[in-house]
Amino acid sequence: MYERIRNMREDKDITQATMAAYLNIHQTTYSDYELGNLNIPISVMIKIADLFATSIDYLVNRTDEKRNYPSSQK
Amino acid sequence: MYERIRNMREDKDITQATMAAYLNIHQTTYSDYELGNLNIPISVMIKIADLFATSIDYLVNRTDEKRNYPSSQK
DNA sequence: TATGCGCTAAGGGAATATCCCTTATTGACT
DNA sequence: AGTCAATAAGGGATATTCCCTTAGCGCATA
Repeated sequence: MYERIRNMREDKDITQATMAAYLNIHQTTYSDYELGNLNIPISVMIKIADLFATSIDYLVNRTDEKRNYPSSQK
Repeated sequence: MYERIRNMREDKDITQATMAAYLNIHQTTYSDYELGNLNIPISVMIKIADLFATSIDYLVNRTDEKRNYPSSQK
């Protein structure tokens, strides 16, 4: 389901367990996120986008542009 | 909480009830979304971003760039 | 001032989804 | 065959969601 998240994670050789630790959740929960079994909360999407330095829009296939937007000022 | 969604909605003179109808949810649910009482699911974020022709990243304050990304090819 | 109308928010509860725990499964390496 | 690492499935207590009803508020117009 979330192919792009999975691909970017694997490209960086990060395991689901490591991702889960970074997100403060269980590995199985993270697995369910990638598989699309559970909705990914916005707060988690933001952390994932930050980690991979890309946009949420890219992660959810709204754009094919991989680069991040300029980050907001605040 | 979701100031930008609220502002863009009001700028276009759209009521919460109209938004809710567009999203196939109840007005009170939509209100809770704007207020931050409920997590906005990704599927809803996508529809809102589509409607306002902006990015999810802008809606969640990850960027100040209001313009949308080029839409994906699929 | 009171009555009505349009819009948004609060309270409450049944239904649903979430998150974690434990356990499978799969693949690779010795 | 056995072990280890990584990911996925099953199941269940708990937390969240979503809607319904209703309240509040501002602004008309009588």
